[in-house]
Amino acid sequence: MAPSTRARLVEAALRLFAEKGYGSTSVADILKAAGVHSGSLYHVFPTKQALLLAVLDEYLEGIRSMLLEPAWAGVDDPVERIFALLAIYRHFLVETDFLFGCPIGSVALELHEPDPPVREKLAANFTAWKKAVAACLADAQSRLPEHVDINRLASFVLTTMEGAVMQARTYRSVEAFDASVDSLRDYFDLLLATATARQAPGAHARHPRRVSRNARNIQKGEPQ
Amino acid sequence: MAPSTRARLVEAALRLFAEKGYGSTSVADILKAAGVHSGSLYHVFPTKQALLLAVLDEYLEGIRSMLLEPAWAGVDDPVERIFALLAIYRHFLVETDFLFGCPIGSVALELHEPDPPVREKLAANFTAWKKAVAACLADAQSRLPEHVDINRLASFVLTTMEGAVMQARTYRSVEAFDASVDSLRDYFDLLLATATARQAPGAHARHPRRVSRNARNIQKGEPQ
DNA sequence: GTCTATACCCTGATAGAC
DNA sequence: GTCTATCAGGGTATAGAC
Repeated sequence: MAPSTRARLVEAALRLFAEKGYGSTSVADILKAAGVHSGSLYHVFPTKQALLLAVLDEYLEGIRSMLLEPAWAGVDDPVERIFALLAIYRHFLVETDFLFGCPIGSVALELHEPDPPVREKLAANFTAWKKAVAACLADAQSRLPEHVDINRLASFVLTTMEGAVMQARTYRSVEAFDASVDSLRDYFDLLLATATARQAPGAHARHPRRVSRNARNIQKGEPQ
Repeated sequence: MAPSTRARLVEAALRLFAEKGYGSTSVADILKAAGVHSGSLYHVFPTKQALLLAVLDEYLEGIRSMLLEPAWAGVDDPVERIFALLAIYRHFLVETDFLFGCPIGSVALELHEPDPPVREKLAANFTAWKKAVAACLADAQSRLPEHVDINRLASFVLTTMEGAVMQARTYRSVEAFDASVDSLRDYFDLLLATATARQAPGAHARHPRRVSRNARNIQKGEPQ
């Protein structure tokens, strides 16, 4: 079955908004990419912003099938799943020569008026992302120190991803991205070691030589 | 001496770009805010982008006097200086009802074409910011574990700031900002404790109950 | 160097035939 | 539902008198 006009528009807009941002993408760009004419677009969506809202819904709906499942294929350890998720963004950046980062983040920083409907959908996307990370942390809770607040840490993981993507795009280089993710990994190593020390109080919690560098390896493979 | 036309334009553009972003600020907006007429602007700057470049130079030039010195007034400890710097951004966000975040970051995510001159100046601003943080880390080096890479960690601090600002602006709330900065603080606490454990190998490196919550307090005060 | 007036283009959005 | 043609408005940038 051929995709509907609406589906073609959302798909094209999704790609263009991610690549060029919302403001820098003109309706004409979308029409051309979707092979649709102006009248048809405005038959389906009353305004350009309504199309953005549909795109943000599409992102939210596809977070599992388009993002999490590809990232987590073959990765079972919950902590490694977090770094596999970050590795997907690295893959996107490298693959697109730093054109494509996080579409939600790009649009988020374009918002300058309150603009409640758009902001709410952006927030919903961030929240769903963090919830997925928080679920991983919950799975690993027994290996983490008691004081760790899972939601707070999930926020920090999202912060790391968005900040790392921003630097990668600005420098057109993965160096700062890797530096950030490596630092987050170091933090996780310390947390895991701290919890181990607590469980086995006889052992000193020296800084562990980390062994799991697989976030770096995963990104070489295709995200399906 | 009255400010020159050029200075008034740069000042107005600096504020407007920070508040509304580059693309969403029209030349007409700048002219009105600066009390300058079109002909005068284009007598000084050939294009709007040239004005942006001047604004980015102004930021880079003012990083010490406008950002670091206010943030660090009365703060001598190098680690606390890092958190005082983050607290300034929190202050900006709260003070402007989440309108104003990091002007460099906002413009950075607006870039979608390679656009080398702008990108280079954004990168220079990021690099200068990280260099200031790295200098703090160098001052604290004796208290940090040997394995810590100062530049990598400085990148991570910038990542944390930018990601935290993005979330704060999206949610229009400091909650996720605070969660990220608190997590970074936790990481620093662990690093400092790890280094202490190394220096005094008899002591267990338990997770320390952190005492320094002053990043939260500093932001209440005026940044001068 | 500063002003007014305006050129020229691209934007989002619409009208109305088919 | 889809097409062509087009509108009204705001965008950057310019021309040219003073």
